[in-house]
Amino acid sequence: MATSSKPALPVIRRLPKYYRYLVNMQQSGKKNVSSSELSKIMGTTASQVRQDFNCFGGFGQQGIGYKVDTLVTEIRHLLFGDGQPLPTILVGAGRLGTAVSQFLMRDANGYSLLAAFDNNPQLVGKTLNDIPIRHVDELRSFCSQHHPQVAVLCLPREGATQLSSTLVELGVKGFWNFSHYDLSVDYPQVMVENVHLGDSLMSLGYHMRNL
Amino acid sequence: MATSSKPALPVIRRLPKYYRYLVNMQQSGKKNVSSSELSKIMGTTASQVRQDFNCFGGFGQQGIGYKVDTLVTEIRHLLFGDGQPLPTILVGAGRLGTAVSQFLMRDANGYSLLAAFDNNPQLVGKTLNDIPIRHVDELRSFCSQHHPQVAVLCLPREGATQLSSTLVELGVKGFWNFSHYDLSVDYPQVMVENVHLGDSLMSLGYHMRNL
DNA sequence: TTATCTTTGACAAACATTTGACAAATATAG
DNA sequence: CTATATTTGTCAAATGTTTGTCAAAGATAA
Repeated sequence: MATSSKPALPVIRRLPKYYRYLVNMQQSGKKNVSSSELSKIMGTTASQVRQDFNCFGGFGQQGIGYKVDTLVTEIRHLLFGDGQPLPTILVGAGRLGTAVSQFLMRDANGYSLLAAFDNNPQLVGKTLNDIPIRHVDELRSFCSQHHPQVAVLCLPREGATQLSSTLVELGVKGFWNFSHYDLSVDYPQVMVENVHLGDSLMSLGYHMRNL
Repeated sequence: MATSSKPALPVIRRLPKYYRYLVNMQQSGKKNVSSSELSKIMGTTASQVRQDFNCFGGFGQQGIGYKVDTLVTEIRHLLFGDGQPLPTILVGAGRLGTAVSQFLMRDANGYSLLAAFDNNPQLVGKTLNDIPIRHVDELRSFCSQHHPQVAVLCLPREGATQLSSTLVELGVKGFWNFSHYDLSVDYPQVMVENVHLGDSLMSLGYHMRNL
């Protein structure tokens, strides 16, 4: 019955994984799921599943388990809010940017890609899955007009630091950063998610060589 | 003085980040660094830095700090072993595969990309930064001959499960998996690093909407 | 040399997370 | 209707991680 203390970070990091599995279940027509069943798929304990769901108010039923639909709805609401997609821009339309934009448009929920920017004249004018690639010089005027809330950074390290300050000034509230460095912004209300492919790869290397 | 109990997972996950910053310092000519200095850059406490380094045997000097060179060498050895790069193949040479292969070759240490595979006839025969793209049918014979240890999976979810079993049989010991599902292999000596861009993006969304 | 400053390594205390246990609630079978 | 099976929500115990503290070691300055 809705214990409602704000959830710990580890819980939040598990939400997307719950969500993925629950959507699968929903698609395959499964109606109910018990904590122990979910725990087996997730590779954790039933206790943890119950405790996690309780952070958001327990929507389970004793004797039955959890309704898959309810869980999906609740977690989706936590992750994507009211369903209004966050207006997003991509900066850097090279190979990585291209792949990421495709991912954003085809596989991700909750974001709408408005435009892409690059400083390479060869790319400017082309399109990326129907999104036009503009020159970075247009960034200021575009943002003033369209107020994107999220910026995806797929550009070399050098440009990124300065650019991020500019974007914060222009109202960007979240960064998905693929540049090879730790972006950190001093403004408290701005969120940064640094994606370090290299770190992930190094971890793999460590584990392969030390086990 | 080498306390040597095997390091906890959180410590290992921090190693790549230490490594990045330390290599930067090395390149800019910095010789020594104290735990408090590092902690500021890393966004943690000096205590944690000291404790982390002590997991591998403390190579610091009281009154001075740590030698940057020593740290880089030690951590590099932990992450990359003796420096022998791990022979690696890429399966799936679409946009994501292209971007990842570029990353592997340009920005990552410790891996050497031997070949790429795809089942799209339009891609087979082309090259990816000098690496030829072969048809997946050639996978078995190629692996029998070249014994890759790591497979990077950049293909749709459907193919990945079955493929991974095949690859394990063929001697692959580590997977860097970009398919949108959790690859888990039942063989205990095989490591899997699942990269979920979606999870990272969902976390960003959660934090943006709940703060 | 001596006093002072910096900094590590070690340990314990504080804090966070995960797990196990069980009462209460619902369903199911007899 | 009663007894038995499940299964949640909650709490406390167990485990894991981070932080603060301090003696000892080396550096630096007088």
